[in-house]
Amino acid sequence: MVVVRKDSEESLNQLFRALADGTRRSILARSLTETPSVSDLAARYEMSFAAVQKHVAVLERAGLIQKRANGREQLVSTNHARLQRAGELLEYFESIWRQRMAQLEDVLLPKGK
Amino acid sequence: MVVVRKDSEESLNQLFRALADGTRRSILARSLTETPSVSDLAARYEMSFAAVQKHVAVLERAGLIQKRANGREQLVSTNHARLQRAGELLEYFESIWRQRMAQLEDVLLPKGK
DNA sequence: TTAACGTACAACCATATGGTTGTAGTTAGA
DNA sequence: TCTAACTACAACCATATGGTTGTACGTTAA
Repeated sequence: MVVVRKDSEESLNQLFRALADGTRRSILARSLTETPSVSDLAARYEMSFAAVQKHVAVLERAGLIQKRANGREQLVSTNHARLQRAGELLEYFESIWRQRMAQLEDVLLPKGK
Repeated sequence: MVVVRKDSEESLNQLFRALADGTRRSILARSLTETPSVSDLAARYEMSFAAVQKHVAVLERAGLIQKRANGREQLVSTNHARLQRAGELLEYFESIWRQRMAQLEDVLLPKGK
């Protein structure tokens, strides 16, 4: 049986919406292999510091990343558990799909061997 | 090696944004197990027919569902391959995460056995 | 101590999103 | 044939989103 932990609709909305932007997916990918500061990140994109800061905030609200202060810097790292949540929902959808396909086979193929 | 097929940024944006709405996730789930008409779907939600029609259009543009005409009805069914795409990207992220964890182990644990 | 750095946040703008109502075109059925 | 059902789409509205610039404040280093 597939277990899908409960999550508020709003929380799932935020999760998928956070992933629906190329800059944010890029920030997320970077924070997966490094622990950059917000200005490290900002230096990599052709937009203002404030814009990158907002993207980081969206990822943080969605629970995909955390920040931790290090002097005047804020270091960004990913929250893998949260990332898995999106994956789990999609796996759940896929399991439903497979069930349906299995049922169709029952209908379309002769019973028994 | 994890294979992530190329997809335009915009296409991925549409895919995740389409999933970032509870009504649309519900429509998608329903279309996974049935092949409802647009008005079948509309009857299930507390919003206008036009609003549901718009949600269906968003899912269709994202490639997550298709419609096929049946007389005056439009029957909605899911495109599983497209749904898998979102899952693959998340799996890719997860593989990067696992690589990083493996590298950390190399650093934190003594070499050799 | 002072200047530069890193961050936070407000105010603003253009456009996108999610909803509505209304109009019109097809198809099915009495 | 005429009417009801199903769909499409335009016009409109409020709010959210993604960007900007400007200001303020704590921290670091010279």
